[in-house]
Amino acid sequence: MLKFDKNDYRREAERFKALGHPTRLWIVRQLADGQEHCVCEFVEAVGVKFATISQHLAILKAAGIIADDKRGKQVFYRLCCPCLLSVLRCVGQAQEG
Amino acid sequence: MLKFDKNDYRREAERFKALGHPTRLWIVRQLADGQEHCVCEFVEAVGVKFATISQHLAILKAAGIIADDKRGKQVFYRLCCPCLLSVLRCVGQAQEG
DNA sequence: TGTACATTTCGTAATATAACTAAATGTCTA
DNA sequence: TAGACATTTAGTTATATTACGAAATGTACA
Repeated sequence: MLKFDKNDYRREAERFKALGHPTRLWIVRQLADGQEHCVCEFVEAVGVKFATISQHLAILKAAGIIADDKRGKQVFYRLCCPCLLSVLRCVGQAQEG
Repeated sequence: MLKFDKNDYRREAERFKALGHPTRLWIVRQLADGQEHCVCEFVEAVGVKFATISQHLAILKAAGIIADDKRGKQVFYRLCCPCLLSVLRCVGQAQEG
């Protein structure tokens, strides 16, 4: 077994960590319809403060999972990695071990 | 857009969170060869204390990602969800957005 | 039975995360 | 240009995570 080098796994672990929060996972699933969605939609559906949603979106963006597009006063987010859909399906179905 | 209900996403988010640590992600990748591996192998390769590895393994097990099998004095772990392999591949390849 | 070994559990201290309020930024429109 | 609006950033506090050493558990074998 090869030696573990933390740096080789940091970035990838960051992606999983970003998905490892109920609110963020829900956001990603909402975006999985392929459409763009506005920050305000998330705020309303989740029921937390604007700042909190904004912070979650920033984490997903930093992880390279979503991308944003400013149009007028609003900001729209979309999924950037299409293969994430099958990931969500798999992890969602995983059985107890 | 439907209202968010945290409970619907808790369990699944827990799985992602379990993968969201460099050491745990590395462990899962080691198990991705389909073989069982002993706790002591991980301890040696990662270079942290036994208690720390044991804790990481417990988190992965609680998330339903790995399962264990005690044989004699040793404990062996294996992956329990084969579809995880494609998940790892996808998230590993995800591009910056 | 006693001791060594592999692993887990417990208690603790340092660090990271989550959600909030308040303040800052950027964009449209009067 | 001033004000309203959508969002982000900063600062703060409570809670969670991480890694550790020490103690506990369970198994094998002398």
